Amino acid sequence: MNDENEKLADKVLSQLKTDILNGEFKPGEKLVLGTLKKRYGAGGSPLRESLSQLLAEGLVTTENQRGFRVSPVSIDQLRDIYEARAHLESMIVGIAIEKGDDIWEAGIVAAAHRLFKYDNIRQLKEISIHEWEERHHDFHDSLVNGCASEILLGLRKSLYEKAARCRNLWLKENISQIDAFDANLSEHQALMKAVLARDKSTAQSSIRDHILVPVKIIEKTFL
Amino acid sequence: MNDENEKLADKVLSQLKTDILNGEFKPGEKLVLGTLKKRYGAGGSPLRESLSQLLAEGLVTTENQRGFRVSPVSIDQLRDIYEARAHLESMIVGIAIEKGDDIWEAGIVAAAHRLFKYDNIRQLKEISIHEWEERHHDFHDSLVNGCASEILLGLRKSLYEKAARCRNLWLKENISQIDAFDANLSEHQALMKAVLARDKSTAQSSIRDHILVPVKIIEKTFL
DNA sequence: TTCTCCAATAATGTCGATATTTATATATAA
DNA sequence: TTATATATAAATATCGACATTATTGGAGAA
Repeated sequence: MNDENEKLADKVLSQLKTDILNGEFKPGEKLVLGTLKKRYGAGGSPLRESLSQLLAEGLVTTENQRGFRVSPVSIDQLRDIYEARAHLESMIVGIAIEKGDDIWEAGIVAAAHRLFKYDNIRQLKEISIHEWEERHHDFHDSLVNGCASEILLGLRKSLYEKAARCRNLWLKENISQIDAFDANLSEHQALMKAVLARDKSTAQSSIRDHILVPVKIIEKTFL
Repeated sequence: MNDENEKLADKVLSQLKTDILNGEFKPGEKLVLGTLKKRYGAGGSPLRESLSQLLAEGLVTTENQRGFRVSPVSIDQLRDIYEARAHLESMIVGIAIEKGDDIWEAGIVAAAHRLFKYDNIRQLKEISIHEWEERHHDFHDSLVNGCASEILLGLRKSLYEKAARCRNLWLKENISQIDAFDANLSEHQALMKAVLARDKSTAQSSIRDHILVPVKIIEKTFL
């Protein structure tokens, strides 16, 4: 049917999802089927399928026969999402610290090296935010990978995505993100040290604080 | 369109879901669209929607253009699901113990009363397993409700459903469930006591053991 | 046997029919 | 006149039938 081995519905899903995650569609916005058809060049069925999946993931809502809307996010829900993420992530790191093996440790060291290298270069020249984010993301992945649970990592991912959407919505060009950067460098180093030393309680509280930074910024700015 | 104010796809979804959860469709079984059409009296579109949602929930899988199958569950995945559930649930109980208020406590006492009453009656006459399960379920709900996080409760529910499917698959008429019952009565009492006393570590290890009971039984039976 | 090709089966996607909601206009009462 | 209710029209969501495309299984040839 298709050059690449992928359903049309899958392509639509990923596009639609990134569009929602990046805030192209605002929370509460109505997703009119006709409009989406044109935008993604797809018929009703694939669209409906994609929307159903997003529905199950909690990124869109639907009522009766009134079609789909992007899930709204109140400040309370934002707090809930981030709090839940902080709890879950520190729990998973705790499990990783108990179960993690040599290979897990090696992964952390490697990811940290890539991240810190980039952090240092940053101070010299202007660099790609995108590249940094990817390395940052990989670093945090490396910490939790030791938990050896597909299920928990799946839950974590879904919360991460929800949190990312909130962050994009509230922090778009709003905050001087550089400030957050500098704090992060030392935070990340401390975090890695605690994890490798298998110091669970330090690592967990460090994770928790780290994740909740955006919430504090957002609350300071908008309340 | 419809007497009740509900989409056809929603009805199909809930039926299909309970059928999968109850093991009407075995893991790995192919879900042929034509068959499902007849079974649920629905066309392709609503079915496809329902399947997409179940896909996002992880209850079915799909490959390329080969349609849908019920997600298979290996013994390893069963262990993963139950372990994750044990971790998550005891974490949530921990949060509830920290945050829970008077109303939360009252809810626990009430649910416990309903459960224990039924447990006592059980020893006299034969009673409805279904009724007991509902009260049991409500009791555990009451414990976690104090966490005050829709997000965490949502994650918990999705894990509960997955675990329920596993239990139904492996324990169907297999084990003398009565044995499990008797142990449960004292377990539940101890659990309630610890939670109300805000004894976090006792409550958490108690929860953990309680959740992992089926895993132990299953492992003893099948390994 | 092993490979190729063809037919049967089934999944995916497009389209149009139907039903429901939302918007607009009109009428009626205060 | 203003506000509320009703009727009508437009928009749009939902669904099922059909067409298209991919996969599977098997028959026949090398």
